[in-house]
Amino acid sequence: MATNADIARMAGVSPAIVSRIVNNDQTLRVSAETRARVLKAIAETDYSPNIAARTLKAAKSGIIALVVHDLTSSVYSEIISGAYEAAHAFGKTVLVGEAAALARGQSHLGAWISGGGVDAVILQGAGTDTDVTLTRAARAKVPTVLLQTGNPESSTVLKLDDATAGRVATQHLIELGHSRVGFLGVDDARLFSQGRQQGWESALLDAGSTPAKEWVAQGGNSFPAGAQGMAELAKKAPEISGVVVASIVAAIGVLASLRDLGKSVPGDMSLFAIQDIPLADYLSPPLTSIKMPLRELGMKAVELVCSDEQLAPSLITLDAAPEPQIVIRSSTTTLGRRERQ
Amino acid sequence: MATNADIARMAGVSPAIVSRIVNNDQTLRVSAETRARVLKAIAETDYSPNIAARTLKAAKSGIIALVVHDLTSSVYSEIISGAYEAAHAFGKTVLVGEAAALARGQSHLGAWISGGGVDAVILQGAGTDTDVTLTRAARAKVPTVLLQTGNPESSTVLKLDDATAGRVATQHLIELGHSRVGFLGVDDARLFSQGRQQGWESALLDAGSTPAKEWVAQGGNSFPAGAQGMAELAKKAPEISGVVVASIVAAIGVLASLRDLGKSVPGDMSLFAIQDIPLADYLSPPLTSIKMPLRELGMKAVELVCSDEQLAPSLITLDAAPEPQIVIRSSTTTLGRRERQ
DNA sequence: ATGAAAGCGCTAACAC
DNA sequence: GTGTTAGCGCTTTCAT
Repeated sequence: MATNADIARMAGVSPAIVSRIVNNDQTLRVSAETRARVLKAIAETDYSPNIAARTLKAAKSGIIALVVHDLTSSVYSEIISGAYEAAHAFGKTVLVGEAAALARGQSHLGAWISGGGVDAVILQGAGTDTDVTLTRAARAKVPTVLLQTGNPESSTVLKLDDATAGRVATQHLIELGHSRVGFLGVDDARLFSQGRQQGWESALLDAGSTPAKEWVAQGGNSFPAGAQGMAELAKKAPEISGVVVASIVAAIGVLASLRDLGKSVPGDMSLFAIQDIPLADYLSPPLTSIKMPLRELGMKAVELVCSDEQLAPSLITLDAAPEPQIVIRSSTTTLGRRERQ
Repeated sequence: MATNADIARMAGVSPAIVSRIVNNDQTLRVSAETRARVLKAIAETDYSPNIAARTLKAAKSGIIALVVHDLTSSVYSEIISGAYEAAHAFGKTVLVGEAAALARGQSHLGAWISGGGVDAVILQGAGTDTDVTLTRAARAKVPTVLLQTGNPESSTVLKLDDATAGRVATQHLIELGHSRVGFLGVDDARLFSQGRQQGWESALLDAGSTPAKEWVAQGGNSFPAGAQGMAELAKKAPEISGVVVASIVAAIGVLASLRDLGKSVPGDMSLFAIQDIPLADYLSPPLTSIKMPLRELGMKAVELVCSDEQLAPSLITLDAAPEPQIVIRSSTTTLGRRERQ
């Protein structure tokens, strides 16, 4: 690999000139020929500056680590895509790493974070101990933001307006005539699920309905967990005619579960999923859902870690702009007169 | 951030000692007290070596870039997971980057690759021009492997045993009594789809059936593309009673398409998807599919780029071990007597 | 058993 | 217009 010094030698100039040409230094005054000679040498050798040397010198790598638990979920891809876009505007790059690898102490990624190899860390929270470990490690070194779930006492946590989403979803079912609406959450440790549950609760209260304790069950963030949660809910709350599911991944399991129980959707049960993904359109039936501003979440996270302000432990809720948007498909319907009374 | 020199000063030793202790240099002979003093200073300051300096010195970063086009697809997560595992064994870390960002020339990720910031590149091919650009750029600098699709004349391409998968899938349908089996591919540029199509063809020929040209359509690697491809296929080949779909993502679109056409699966059409993902179990009906060794693909790719041997342009097919494994769910069934003649 | 010194490749401040 | 120099933090060879 050619180095700066190589180019300098080839072009018969000093390394400083090369560096300043490569970096487009506007204050540099060189003769056109000199510049041409340097450019020619660069082209000939396919030179590009050594990034490690640059990082060492600048004490900045230009890398933002986005650490996720589960690359599988299509939910994250939107967050990631938003993060990419914002990072590009800041002249930085997002690299995605796996939480499990990081948590294993020996991981190289960990060394990268603590060794100044990344300028910031965005961590997709999962409500596990791993989060805590990672956050503690990362926070000490670089600006760190947790997404959607985490402890705002100790970290900067960025979340969506989950309460609004839960409320809007529930209201939609209420407007369709459902007064007994269940809620299937993700897990007590998940901040976002709690917010959505609060929204569900307030919507029911506002409508004059009393949310019963039995109308709530906690699943997980996976297909089987959703299926199991729904089975539980159907058993302990047979009276509900609609359900708001806090995770679209779980909702797919719910669909299968209801099919197994011999209940038709939306005939016997209206199903409303929070988060919208392209797949929702292709399920049977296609799922009514609410579109959350995930891209914006990813963008905002990058903006936060790139801002010069100190990141204090806090809970930041993303403005609901664009407003959470309901996508009505076929998994929700009006409650027939027969059942209404 | 504490540096090596800081620790040395604190412990009253030279930087060399610190370095050798940090790196567990077995040949180092120091008194127990000295070592203890150093360790204490390290603990107190939470010191960890600057990764950029280390990379600069060693001319190795320990990073393998895995560049994907579409993080959404659950297919890749298995590949990624396999890559992580293998990388760990080599003492390296995998970081996932987005192809689009790389292709934009200005991308920082590109600078990282050309600037020696990554030791190797694994690129998930998509059969697009972007592949070519990226491969050309990366190949010149670091060991590079393309996954599943690419030009073996110019790159090292690693693929699955697609022909076997296509054959086995088709044979399964044939054994169920289907003699007229269609094939829905991804796209002519995709190597893996071609392989699967060859397998389909050979299975039909072996069974004494003649694969008609009309039995083949090309969709894409997305839900809508799969739906459209199926619609096309149903129109031009109404006689087929089963179809092998080269992409499970497309197969989800196929399911929706058949529903729209009023055809029941598997009653009117048996559907076999290549690639198995957890979601397949939760679709309606659950999809019969074939499990490909994706983890192994990711692992093998890492092994290739980490091996010292020069990577020559070539096409490497992953041994079908573990054998592609059929997962029979509900989207395939025997061809009823009525239709059989 | 420990230290001194050089150099990885780059850039910024200052000199000519 | 262009060159010199120093130093980012680390490792490694050679001295002592």
